[in-house]
Amino acid sequence: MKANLEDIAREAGVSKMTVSRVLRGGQGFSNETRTRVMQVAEKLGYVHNKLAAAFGSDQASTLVGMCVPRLTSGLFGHVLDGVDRALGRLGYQLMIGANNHSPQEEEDWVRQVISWRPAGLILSGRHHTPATIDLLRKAGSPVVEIWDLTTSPVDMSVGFSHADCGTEMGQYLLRHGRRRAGYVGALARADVMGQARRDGFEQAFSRAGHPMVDAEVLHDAPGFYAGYYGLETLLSRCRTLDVVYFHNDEMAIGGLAFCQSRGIRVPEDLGIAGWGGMEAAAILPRRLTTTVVPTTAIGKAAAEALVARLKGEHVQDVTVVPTRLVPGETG
Amino acid sequence: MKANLEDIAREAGVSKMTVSRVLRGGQGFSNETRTRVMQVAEKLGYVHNKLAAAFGSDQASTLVGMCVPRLTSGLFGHVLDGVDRALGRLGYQLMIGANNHSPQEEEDWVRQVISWRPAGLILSGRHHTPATIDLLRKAGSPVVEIWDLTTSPVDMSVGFSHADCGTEMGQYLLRHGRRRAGYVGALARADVMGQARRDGFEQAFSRAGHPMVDAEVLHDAPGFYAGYYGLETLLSRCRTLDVVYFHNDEMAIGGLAFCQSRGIRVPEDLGIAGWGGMEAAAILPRRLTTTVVPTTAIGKAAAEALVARLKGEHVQDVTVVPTRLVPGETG
DNA sequence: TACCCCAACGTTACCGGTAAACCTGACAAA
DNA sequence: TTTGTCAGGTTTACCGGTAACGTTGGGGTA
Repeated sequence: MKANLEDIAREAGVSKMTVSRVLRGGQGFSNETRTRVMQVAEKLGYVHNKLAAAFGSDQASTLVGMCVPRLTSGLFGHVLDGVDRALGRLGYQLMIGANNHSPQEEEDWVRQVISWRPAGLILSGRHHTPATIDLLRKAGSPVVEIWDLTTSPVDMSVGFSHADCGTEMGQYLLRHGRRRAGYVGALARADVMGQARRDGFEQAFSRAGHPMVDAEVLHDAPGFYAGYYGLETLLSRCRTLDVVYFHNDEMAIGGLAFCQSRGIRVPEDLGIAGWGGMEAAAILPRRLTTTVVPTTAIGKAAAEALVARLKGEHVQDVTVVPTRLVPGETG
Repeated sequence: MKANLEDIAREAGVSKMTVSRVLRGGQGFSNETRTRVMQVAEKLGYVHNKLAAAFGSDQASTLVGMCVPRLTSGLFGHVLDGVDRALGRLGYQLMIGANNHSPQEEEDWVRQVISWRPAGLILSGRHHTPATIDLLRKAGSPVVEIWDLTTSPVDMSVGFSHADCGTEMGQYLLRHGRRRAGYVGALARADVMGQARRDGFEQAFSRAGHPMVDAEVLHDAPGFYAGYYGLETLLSRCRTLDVVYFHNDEMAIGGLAFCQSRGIRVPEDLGIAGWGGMEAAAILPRRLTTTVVPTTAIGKAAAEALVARLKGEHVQDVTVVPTRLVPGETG
């Protein structure tokens, strides 16, 4: 049914090896031979078998594994897109997985993916189980950790510092006269990166002599609803806040919606700040004060670092992709 | 460096085949042998080689390919999530790609993925190039077409009818007194499914004797900005519309934002209807009238259909996953 | 006692590519 | 004429699993 190199070789009157060389665009055959082989391959509907190729020689795998925290995250959709575009152009295939912010699930995923002997791996975050790190080192293939920058990566790292995002936003809001800050987040234990932003934010206020007043962290997906009800809860406990920092833009927009429904004026009565740079945040009633993350650029940079390493080029271990605080009309 | 079955076999004093059987949890060995083999495997840090396994026997591949229109789409993020959860639990790996609404790009992707001899494929939409269909048939592996229902699938189909979505929304708006309808879309040529919704919508109004007045289709990503400016353009051409149907919720929210900025009252002056069921749409200032698509359920159903087929169970060719028109406060 | 059967293994062939080494004839230079 | 070189091939071995089948020894049964 399915043709293989040998079928083509027989039909074209050459050896298997010659067919292999022709189809991979190598050298060592005449033009005449090439056209004949190509025609036969076309005629028989030959489809290259990467399984056999990758298995037979350990150089040829074009598989790249990538693990993100959640596939439903709008931000990671863009990162995936950046990676896919950069890799796809070069003939690599992307194998994906989600770890739901759990290092243990990440380890399970890595174990699965390693068994396909991928050319490289892209992981999100810098917290991995010891077993994961052991697997990665033994596998020997290049690894890029993205999103959360680390100065001592397993191999390579592309991203930014979440703590700095929080600090920068805290300092910005302090400069604009905010003194009584609150925080609304979600998935406290799970999302270490959101926690890092919160820590950076708190630190900025503490150092300025205005420690953060209160925080509300829901055990829920960090979406619009969580932002809406999180702010409701927070304000019911503490009416004197003058600014609230949200885990991300979706939640901040939920918070904005809550303010609107209760007649709380933004930014006069309450400042609102998000994080992430959702497209929606830029056009909604009031432009949201937030930190824009260059998601696609991170994906692209990660893919390019991986490919460069695969080609044996020198790659710097740590690539910083800067975020940008965008002052809006809400804080 | 890396241990293989033979290394384990030597160390444990058994044959390669026995090790293989033990590690796959089969039969034909004593308990004593099993513990010994397991210990040695653990000690040597053995990692199963799926490449070799899938290559050696054509039964064993646990690779599933999935192609979506755009990785940045919020809706498809949820579909991916549904697929990944259902497949991951069963030990399958997901290989993804994006076709940017282009059958040609889809064909290129299928060609790449087929060369990995995947256990199955999940494609989005029902429009494929003849070469794609040919490849799929030759490959012989199960194929699920999702999102856009077809009555004559290549193999299996899971989804709903986009035309019906449009028709249903048209009829709903007609029942609520709307007579002069407009449409704002994006990526006209590329997105055949959006076009189907528009066609269904137009037909509903035509049949009722109130043909659609005007439409604006931007050659841009179907996001907030496109909705905002698309509505601006449409209304500048035609001030007497009493309802506008948008390509999707993101665009509808952009349209809402435009109305708010110009003091156009919704729904009194103008009705707004979207499609898709973004979480944001449900909580924003006014709850958006839209069609909610059960994204995760579609992903789950597709994965389950695929797995059932792989297990040789009988699977119905076409699975309808119903959408739900949600009346909001905007139309 | 002879025979069969079965658990618990071992042997062999094979999947479809690729790397590496080898071959061959034509032509040029010594 | 001999030798070297090179284009244009061919041959062989091998990757690491798995399927299919062969083997062996001990116990039950006729």
